[in-house]
Amino acid sequence: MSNGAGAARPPRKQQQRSIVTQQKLLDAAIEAFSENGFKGTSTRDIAERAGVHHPLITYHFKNKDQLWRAAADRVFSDFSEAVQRALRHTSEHDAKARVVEMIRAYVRFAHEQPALHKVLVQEASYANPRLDWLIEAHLRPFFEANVEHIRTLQSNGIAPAGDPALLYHMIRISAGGLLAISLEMRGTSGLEITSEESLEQLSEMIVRVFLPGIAAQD
Amino acid sequence: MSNGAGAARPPRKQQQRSIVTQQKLLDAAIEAFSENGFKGTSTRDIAERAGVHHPLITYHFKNKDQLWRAAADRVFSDFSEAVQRALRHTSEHDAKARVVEMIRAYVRFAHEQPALHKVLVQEASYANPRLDWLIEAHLRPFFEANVEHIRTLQSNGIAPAGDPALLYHMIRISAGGLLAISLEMRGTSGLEITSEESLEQLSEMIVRVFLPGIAAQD
DNA sequence: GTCTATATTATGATAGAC
DNA sequence: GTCTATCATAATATAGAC
Repeated sequence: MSNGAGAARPPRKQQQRSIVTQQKLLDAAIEAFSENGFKGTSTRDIAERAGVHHPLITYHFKNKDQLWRAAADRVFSDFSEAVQRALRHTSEHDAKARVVEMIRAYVRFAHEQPALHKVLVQEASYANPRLDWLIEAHLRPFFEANVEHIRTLQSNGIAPAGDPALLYHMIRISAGGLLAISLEMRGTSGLEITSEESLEQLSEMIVRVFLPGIAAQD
Repeated sequence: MSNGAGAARPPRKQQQRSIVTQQKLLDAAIEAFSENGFKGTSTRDIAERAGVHHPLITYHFKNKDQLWRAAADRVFSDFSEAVQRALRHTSEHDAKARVVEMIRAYVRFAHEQPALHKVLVQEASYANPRLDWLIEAHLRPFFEANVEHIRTLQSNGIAPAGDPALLYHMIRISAGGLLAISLEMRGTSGLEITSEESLEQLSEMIVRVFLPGIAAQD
């Protein structure tokens, strides 16, 4: 409205720096929490990884718990974005294409951001409020958006029979869970899943194993 | 040799109590480490769960690290025993029966002792000496004892083609990894894997998916 | 074999100067 | 928005009485 002459020059520099600090803290938090879990991570460790002084965590995120939630939110929103990008060119009703693209996107993202599954698995080890929050805010919505497609593939004979929820979790853990323990996998068997080819190989193996009827049609 | 009359009566009572204390500490350690990982677990927490005074941990296990190794050893030796019991009646060269029984034993054990996979997944989140030790002491030997059977099943057309190591890890994580996140699975999808039937259903699903050629022969 | 007491360091969070 | 200084608590580990 009656907003004087020119413009109210905001303290842009400082706002900018604040955002940068928050991003650095979030990146560091994702890394630290995914390695050592909520209880095993100290806010000092996070601050050191981010290269900022630790009282800044309180300033920007109030406390450790809020920082954890903000970190989880960022991982899941990045994931959600990656999935939407991958599904952009598939039809809403083409269950086959959607599930295949979903698997490829999941494998790719699990490689780029293994924190997604590491954090999940750390918090799922015992009942706690963070797990409840993860389920409500991110995991259940994602499950409900996808289980119907699996059900469709089962009735088409593309996916094997059985509880669709079980199949969903098996697919998910074969993709994300595997890449979350890639260090163990490499040490135990020498298997390395890092190159484009090996990621594609994993996606193909998952499709071949969990959607055996896919080659038969179309 | 010249060992006086009768027998040297040992202080049996105290030795016995020592063993009980160690067992209580090991049980508590397995539970705590599987929930919160190595860094996230305090020795005080373990002592409280065991109902003993915390300096006893130093007395019996020297330090937190040795206690962790002792706890991991116990979980893996229990597992090894369960597997041997399950394979007792299968022939050394019957790869099909061995892999099927192995899957069923793995699923059953992962339900009874989810710490096996929880501990693994907690330590595999980043490179650390405990992970190296786990791989050398338990994971690689187990892998090498089993991958050959998978290779055999692949050449028989029972298991799908592809890197046998990849198949091994996929099977293992579909069994153990799934039960390690059973809380998340239940919250997300309502799927409950606790009854005998549901465990058997999971085993069957794994066999059906990863060994599709099993129904064709024999 | 078990206990109390304690040394030392790390942690989450805050107060207040700049 | 950032820093130093600090508080209260919890951690690993040990010393030494019983």
